Amino acid sequence: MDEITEIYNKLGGIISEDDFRKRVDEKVDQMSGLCDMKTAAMLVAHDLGVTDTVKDIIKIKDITAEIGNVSFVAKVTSVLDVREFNRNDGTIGRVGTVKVADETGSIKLTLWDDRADIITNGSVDVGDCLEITGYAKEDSYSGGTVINIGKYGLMRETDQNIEVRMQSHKIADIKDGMSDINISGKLLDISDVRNFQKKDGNPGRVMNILIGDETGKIRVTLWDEKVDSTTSLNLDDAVEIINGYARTNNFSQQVEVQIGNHGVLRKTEANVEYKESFTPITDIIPGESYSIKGFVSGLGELREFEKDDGTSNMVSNIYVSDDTGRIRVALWGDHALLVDELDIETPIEIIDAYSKSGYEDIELSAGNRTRITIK
DNA sequence: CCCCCCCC
Repeated sequence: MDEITEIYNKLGGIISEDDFRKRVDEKVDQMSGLCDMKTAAMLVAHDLGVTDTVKDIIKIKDITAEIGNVSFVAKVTSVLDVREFNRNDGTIGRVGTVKVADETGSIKLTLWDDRADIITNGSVDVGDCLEITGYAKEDSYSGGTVINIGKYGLMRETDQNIEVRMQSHKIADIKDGMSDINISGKLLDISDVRNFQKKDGNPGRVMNILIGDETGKIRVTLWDEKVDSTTSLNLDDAVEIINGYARTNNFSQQVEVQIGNHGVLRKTEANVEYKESFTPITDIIPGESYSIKGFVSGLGELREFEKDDGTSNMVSNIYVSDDTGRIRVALWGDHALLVDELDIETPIEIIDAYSKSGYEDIELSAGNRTRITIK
């Protein structure tokens, strides 16, 4: 049985095979020979509303630049922005990139001109499963294979769910500049939402979460509507991040994961381990973030003061001791009120406090990123 | 693209 009959057989007899073959020939003509019979047959099947002819036609790992026209089914793993460029003939071209994957691997799709509209109008999203027909060619940039989706390409949503083998990262391996970051971790902290004005004058929203896995913890920044994905989450939930990107924070010089337009944060069933690691007090040096575990060994007064910007704030000082030493801890903002609940000898854990050379000696600052638990 | 780590 030839390939065309094979595709015809999937149509369930909605038209005759002769009619089908006639339409296939027409399709080849329409495309001025830009697609072969098999691709034309699949396109005709698509036109007839039968979309599963492309199922299993090829797996991503088998796609090479020599193959030319390909049809396959894959899941969107990342959506990158659209760029404009000037063609030699003076017209403006557009090019967008979408990454997709199946259970065998992942590949980049290059969408040309009108085909890039699905990116700009937001109709393609991470997690969408698509039937894709395009033209495989060598990616001159990376040396890998890329699928060009031009005038005759197809990208159609399908109900099939594709299992994807996605690369998952460990927190300790996240480096500045990385993209397509997927991590699972435990939700350790959730900040307030901050409103701000963007450079273009529009209002923006931003917030942070902290997640940890068995290799470490990392601050995550959520932008604009991604802020809303935290509303259904609770501390200690196992969460996953899909398609984040990493940037060094100018202030802290720490690498953070950003979740922008095309990133996802959601609950996961994955098993995640996180264990806080505590530093012996004697090992603390200035300029780092630390967690300590010990007991209260001194209590100061609660004070209110006015900051340089005129707003008022509270601070109290306590001392914490462990087997190795004793340190002063300044409790800022709401943490300051804790001083009234504490007694000498109260067991205490202070997570993520910042060390600096203080008034007397090295001290810790417990600010809005610090968590304090009393046993 | 945002915000921090401020007191005596």
